[in-house]
Amino acid sequence: MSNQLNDAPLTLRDVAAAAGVSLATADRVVNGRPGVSAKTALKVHEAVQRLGFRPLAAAAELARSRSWRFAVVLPSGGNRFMMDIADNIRAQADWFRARRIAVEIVETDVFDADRLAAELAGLPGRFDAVALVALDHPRIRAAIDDLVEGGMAVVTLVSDAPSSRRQHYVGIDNIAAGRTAGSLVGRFLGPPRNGEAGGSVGIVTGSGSLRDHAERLFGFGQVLAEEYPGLTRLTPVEGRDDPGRNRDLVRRMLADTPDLVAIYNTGEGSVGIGEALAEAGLARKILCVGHELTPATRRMLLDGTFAALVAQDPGHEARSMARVLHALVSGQEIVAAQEHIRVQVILRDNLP
Amino acid sequence: MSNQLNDAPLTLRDVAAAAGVSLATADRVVNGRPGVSAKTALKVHEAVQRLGFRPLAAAAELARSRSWRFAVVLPSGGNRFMMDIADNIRAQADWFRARRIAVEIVETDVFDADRLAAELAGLPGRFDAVALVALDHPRIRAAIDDLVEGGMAVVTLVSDAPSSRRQHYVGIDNIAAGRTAGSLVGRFLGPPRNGEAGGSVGIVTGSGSLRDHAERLFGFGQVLAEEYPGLTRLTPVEGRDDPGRNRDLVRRMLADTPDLVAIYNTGEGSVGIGEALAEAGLARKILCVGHELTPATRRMLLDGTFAALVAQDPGHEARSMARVLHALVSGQEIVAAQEHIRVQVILRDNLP
DNA sequence: CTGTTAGCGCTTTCAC
DNA sequence: GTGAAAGCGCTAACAG
Repeated sequence: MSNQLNDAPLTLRDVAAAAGVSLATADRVVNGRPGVSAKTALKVHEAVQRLGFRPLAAAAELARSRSWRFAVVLPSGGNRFMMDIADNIRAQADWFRARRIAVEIVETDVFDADRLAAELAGLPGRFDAVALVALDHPRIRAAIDDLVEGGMAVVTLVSDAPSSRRQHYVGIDNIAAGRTAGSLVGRFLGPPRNGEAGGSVGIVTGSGSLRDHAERLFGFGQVLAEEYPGLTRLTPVEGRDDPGRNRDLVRRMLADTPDLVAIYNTGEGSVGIGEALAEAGLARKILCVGHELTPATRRMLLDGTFAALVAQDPGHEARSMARVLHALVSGQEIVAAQEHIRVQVILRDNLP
Repeated sequence: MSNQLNDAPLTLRDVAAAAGVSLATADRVVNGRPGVSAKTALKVHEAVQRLGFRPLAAAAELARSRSWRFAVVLPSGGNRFMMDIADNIRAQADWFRARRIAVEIVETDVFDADRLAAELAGLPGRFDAVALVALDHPRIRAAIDDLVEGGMAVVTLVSDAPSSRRQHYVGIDNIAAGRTAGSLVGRFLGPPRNGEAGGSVGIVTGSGSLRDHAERLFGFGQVLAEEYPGLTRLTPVEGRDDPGRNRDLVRRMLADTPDLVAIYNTGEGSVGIGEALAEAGLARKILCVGHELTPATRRMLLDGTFAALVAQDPGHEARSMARVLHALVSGQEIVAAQEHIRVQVILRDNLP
């Protein structure tokens, strides 16, 4: 393969000339528009191949002076992570503007399937594409399918609805995220090869009905069951991502579980866990692993209350969502590698 | 802050009209070009503010039909990671073409300061910008400064030369990477709170003269010395990133060190370490942490030979390099958050 | 089915 | 110092 990229600045006009056709015909072939005979299409394709032509995106963008309206549906009263997503979307105002994309962030109670479904039903006509934090619920699945049916581009964000017809999911593999948390807890407590680690592991989760939390729980349980049989998983307690509720739940957990060695939080509100531990004088004595980097979790990582965080990058997700929706509406290809959202492990030492 | 982004599709023409000046004058002000009186400049700035104007990137790109030549200087006979970088750069051919950027990948012996310096000296005139894997050496620093002096945009890639005048560094914080590796080794061997972990830790490194390796070593040593005093660090052995040499070095290390509990490789060629361990029947008995995700390290992560990898994303680095150089030559702003290259921790469970 | 032509929004001469 | 006008490469009417 050559190390020399993009030598000659070819234009569609050059291709048209080489193929012996007009600019318009060359354009039709290159963009797969109808109304060209198979024979001439072949000539153009050959010329494109031979010359190595690639259209100049900026020119196409400019000429195709069409504009788009995107809706982004986020949970109302959102937690810190969702606020980060929203901020990162706003930070892209210039990027959107440069592509004639008008974006509206819509806040809804995504936990209420009826309200979310109603919100989605009101989108067609007003928007060309939508990104939403999905609830994996039959009613939502149907609402998503209706949008796609109606010709809208739909991507799920952070929490997926895989059985729907959404074109893309922008977020992490939450089973992998849960497994990663499980491995961190297991290994940090002591590697299996030196005799089994023992004790109880508490689990705090947001809500059983959010697919991402449920998947994390599943992945976490998988690893602990398979590889750390000496560890006992307590029944998950639901704090709805609320620090206050989490604090109360962990207080009780500490009181009820003398052999508690670790706590895993599948969702937000980790700060409540830190508070309960601090009260009991158990911070850094009990191994904690949680999700997402926020000012609160950053602090607790630095002071040792949390040993590790499993995280996803809200900036990457916001940018990926924008690129994917834009590619979908304008018929461009999406670069899979670039859009893959990684499950990150954050320790005190590699804090960004 | 509003949730409504980019409502009206404003053009420079609108701004010019609102300010009561011509299109050309508005353009001069918006782009900070000279030849405008302070008074009219103010009028234009006000109009821009009031209307909330942002230029359409595609149009600017098209009109400014200027082209660029970028050089990317990579180590010759590169290892797998460098090949990944090169592949990712090639994968961006369309992106470059869309911006009229011709890219040439230049291979040199970056370990030889004289040759690298000579290569760099030959760049001005032929290129507008350069990205290079730097050797932190006085001669290279001077060569970089000469390029910058000559008006070229220069960024370092993967390995930095911070005392030079390069405009940007595309790569990870290698001290943080080393610290992360240190924490993983320390914690995986057994948390300090349950009595100190003990034993010797072997260290394999590529070359003492590459800044990235030296920094990783430093960060690793820092954490082990401060937090895991029970662990004895062996003197680092240099295998020049070569699997064969690494295998021999580790064979000897195993023979000489009865209490060896872990091995850290700051560079490439981890597969040699795996081979030596397998021969001795010690795979998975000795904790291994290395760098970079390659087919070989992926395999060893999956089979348990390596417990974790500290990695950087070559795709992200290739794209970041491209964006940063383009921003530098075309006078655009660079989005710091997007260009920050993260120190990634990869376990078997969060393999991408 | 194919070709001609008028822009898209911005940059850049070249006059005034 | 300021303005008029000719493109940049591609798309989309509109003719033929």
